[in-house]
Amino acid sequence: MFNTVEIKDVKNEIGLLVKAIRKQRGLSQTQLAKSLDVSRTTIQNLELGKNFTVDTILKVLKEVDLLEQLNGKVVEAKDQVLNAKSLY
Amino acid sequence: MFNTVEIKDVKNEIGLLVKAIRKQRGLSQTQLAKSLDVSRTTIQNLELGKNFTVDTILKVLKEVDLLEQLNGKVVEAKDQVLNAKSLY
DNA sequence: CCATTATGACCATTTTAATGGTCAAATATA
DNA sequence: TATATTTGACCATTAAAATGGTCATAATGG
Repeated sequence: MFNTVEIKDVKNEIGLLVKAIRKQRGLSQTQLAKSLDVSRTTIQNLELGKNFTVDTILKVLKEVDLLEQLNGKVVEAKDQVLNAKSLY
Repeated sequence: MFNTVEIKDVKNEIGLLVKAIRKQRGLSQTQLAKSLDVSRTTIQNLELGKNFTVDTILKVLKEVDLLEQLNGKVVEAKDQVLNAKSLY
């Protein structure tokens, strides 16, 4: 009934997203890892849904020009919370 | 000219967002940490823009019922990439 | 104002992500 | 098909995140 998304699921989806982006750009894990200055193991674990640091995913997003967009979403969400407070 | 957002900046904004959400809910760092089963130091570092793991931020998002929403965005982005590929 | 609570800043220790390497299987390519 | 490349799965080591604690200062409430 309830579609309960678990943390594990989200990590898996993030991994699939990164893999899709990488494939779209015709890069191997090794090539992506090199351009991000991380090890291939780090990319591999990220893509396979293991735990990883925010630095790693943000490096990926910066590489594919999605960092500004994410930042915008975060700031937007933050402002929404701060504005909601002032309504009471 | 170019508003170059750096990784450090995004981590800072994520920290401010978490802090804003926590304040909105009237929780102390200690209370939030306890309900997420992490240490206060972890929450503190997250809010202050240090590096942290995806597990930590996802725990926060799950706690405030934003996990499904994020998952939707990720899946959406992934599908967009996968669909774009088939257009060529 | 005083007392209480919350937070930032450390620190030592433990846990775990990141690294760099190998290897076998899968996949792409010639 | 044979060959080269890629990827998943390990593993030992290193780097760093998480933990649990203290302390001083800031913020909050009575």
